[in-house]
Amino acid sequence: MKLSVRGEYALRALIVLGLDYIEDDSVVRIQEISTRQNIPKRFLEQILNDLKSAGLLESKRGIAGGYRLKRPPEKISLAEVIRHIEGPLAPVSCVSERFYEKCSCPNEDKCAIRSVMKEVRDAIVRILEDVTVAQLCERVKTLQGPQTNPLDYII
Amino acid sequence: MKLSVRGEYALRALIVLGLDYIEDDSVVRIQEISTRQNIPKRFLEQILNDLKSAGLLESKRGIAGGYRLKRPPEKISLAEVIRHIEGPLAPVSCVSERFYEKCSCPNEDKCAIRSVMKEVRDAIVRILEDVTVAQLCERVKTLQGPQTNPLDYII
DNA sequence: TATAATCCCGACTGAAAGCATCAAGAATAA
DNA sequence: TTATTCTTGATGCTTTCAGTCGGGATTATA
Repeated sequence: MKLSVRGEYALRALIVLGLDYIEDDSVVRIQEISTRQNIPKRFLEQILNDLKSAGLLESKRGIAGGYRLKRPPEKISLAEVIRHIEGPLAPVSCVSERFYEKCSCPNEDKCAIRSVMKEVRDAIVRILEDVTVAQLCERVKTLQGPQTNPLDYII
Repeated sequence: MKLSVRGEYALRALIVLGLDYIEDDSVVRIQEISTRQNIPKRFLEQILNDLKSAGLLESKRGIAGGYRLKRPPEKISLAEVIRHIEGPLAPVSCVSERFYEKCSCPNEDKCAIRSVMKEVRDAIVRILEDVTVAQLCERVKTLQGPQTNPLDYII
């Protein structure tokens, strides 16, 4: 598993939306996420749309528009996010559960490399399946302390 | 961490050389590894050369030439191999120990994403640092049973 | 010493992925 | 009606990946 810039941006955006998540229908504008997290706006558009079609976000158009989480942040695991943005978590797709692809070795069940990679996959999944967006937001708060706006991107 | 075809080939080649490893100076030709593992010969050349300059292999030129492990297979971890072929094991290089690169976030120590990725990195490294080429060869033997030539590539 | 087999080295290529940017359209609050 | 926002699809640039190629250096053997 390798996290691309795209995936990192997705997580950063979800942190903003997670911290902002309230039970009513408040939304956050792309523009705001973009400036707060220093993400190219046009690129972020793509990514948020992607997360939306993955069922993670919902949006509202027009002048009071923006994005919000479709589910509470405790119900979104990093595994789910990354799978949608990056594809398989496994180091090789012949050990991936949902992105399985046959590899070139003659007998997968007897492939030694595969057996090691399966262990690696399981270790990765165990962590990412466990950590939710809500927990990620918690980490942000404890790590960054009680600042005015813990998210502001500072260069 | 994502294992490319190149990395997979490297491991497969090392399995051949590991199984073949004897204390005298017997060597295995590229050609043989290529046909036994069904790896494009010209491509394999590159890879073996790469492993050589990484200090993992040594070679002999000329008509009785070939490659062999420079160290006993128990002393070569998969982590070392993959790091040389693929680069960082970590999912993002700002949590990599030997391929560290600063990322774009303002304060790395307080980055929540980073803290999760560090856990992922540690889990990956823990496994790959532990498994050696010798153990990989063992797995081949136990998985594939006592065949005449457990390595032959069969389509 | 000639030769054939082997490793050695760097350049090259075509396809795909990654990181965006852009233009124009659709919805909506004020 | 208008300004602001999301929506969609196309496009462009750069880097990586997988693999090929030509020609050179080395060496066992006859």
